[in-house]
Amino acid sequence: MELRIDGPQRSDAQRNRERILKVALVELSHSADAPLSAIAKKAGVGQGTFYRNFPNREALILEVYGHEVQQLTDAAAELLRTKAPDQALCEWMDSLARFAVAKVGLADAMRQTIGTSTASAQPGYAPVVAAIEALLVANHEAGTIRPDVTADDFILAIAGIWQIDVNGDWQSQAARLRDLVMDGLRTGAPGRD
Amino acid sequence: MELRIDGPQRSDAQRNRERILKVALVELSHSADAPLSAIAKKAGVGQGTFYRNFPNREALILEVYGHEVQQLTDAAAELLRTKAPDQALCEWMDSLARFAVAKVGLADAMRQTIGTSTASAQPGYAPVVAAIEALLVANHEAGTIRPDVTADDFILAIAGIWQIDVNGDWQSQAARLRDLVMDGLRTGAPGRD
DNA sequence: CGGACTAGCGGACTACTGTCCACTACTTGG
DNA sequence: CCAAGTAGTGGACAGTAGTCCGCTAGTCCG
Repeated sequence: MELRIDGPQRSDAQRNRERILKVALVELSHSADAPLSAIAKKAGVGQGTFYRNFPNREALILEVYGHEVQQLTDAAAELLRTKAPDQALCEWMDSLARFAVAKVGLADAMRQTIGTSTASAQPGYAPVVAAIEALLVANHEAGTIRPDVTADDFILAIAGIWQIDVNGDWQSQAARLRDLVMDGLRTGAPGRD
Repeated sequence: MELRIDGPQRSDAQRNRERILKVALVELSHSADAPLSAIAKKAGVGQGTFYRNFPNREALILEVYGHEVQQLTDAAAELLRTKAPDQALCEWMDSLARFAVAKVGLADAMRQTIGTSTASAQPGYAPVVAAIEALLVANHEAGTIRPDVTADDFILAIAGIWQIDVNGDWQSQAARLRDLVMDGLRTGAPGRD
């Protein structure tokens, strides 16, 4: 039986899903690589129920951090309202880096997610892409970055963010990556002609 | 018992290691996610022996492709001899992209390896870092790229290479990433003053 | 209310990774 | 050549991801 895509769920199913998410947040905060089976057990559901809701660890993590992701995408909109487009893009990359470092286990999930053709299918990932696209469009209109950059290009260019080690001076590493990418993006921008 | 680091191995140990590598090459070519236990079995060694030689899948893959990695690092030296430094760097990134796409499973291994603090400890990875450093040094001397870029920065900047999907038009994706990174690297180069 | 329909459940099961340790057999000194 | 010591073996074992399917119990229609 397939999970219903969006139609009304049975009441118990809805409860189960939420219970899993609640338990997962606690368990994953406690230890990023908590066994999924343990989460299922603590949530009081069987393996089958668990995996029908979250086909793999990445899917779970993306949903668990869904709220924080929301804040991140909101931040993009806010930055666009209050700052120059290129400044907004630059600062958003900083937020993203902080996010990547702060949410233990999320970076691994992102590494898995990016580049798979099913990436955009991941709920919780699509909003991020949308935020990136908004940032890029604003910059294109302002002529602050090269015209041919797509969201995919950008995601690939900042893939390194998900590789940064929390130990070590991640701040400067992230800043250097950000500067490099920004300079690359700015090269060939029509606004500079 | 620890595996001897470099001293003379017992003759049978040497044979085992080579047999594993030979079998692994065949099996991994056949299917990139062949079970390690199956490789051990086909090589006629126990799990213990297998894992003492290759602590995890990534280590095995890195060694299996060791020969090809050698060619890649050789190519860097050759390019440096025959081309302008920035041209060499650019073309080497192309080689790297082709490499990433061609060797199924290698990209996954690299994603795992990069960013771990033990990265340079991986035999078979260190030569790549050395090659990158050589390319960067040549460019620094020629003043063709910004002076502050380290090998780590570069590796982070091209992390996207290991995310590129073999399906889809990886060629143009790689080219766009390469151009973006190259432009980023060139920005602020002293030679441009 | 009650029965039929089926979405959804849950846990047994398979497959794989990686660890551990009692044993085997290569080596070396006498 | 033999014996002692130990490098190295190998497979049993433990733990986890993910699948499968018979059963349970919400839901809905009469």
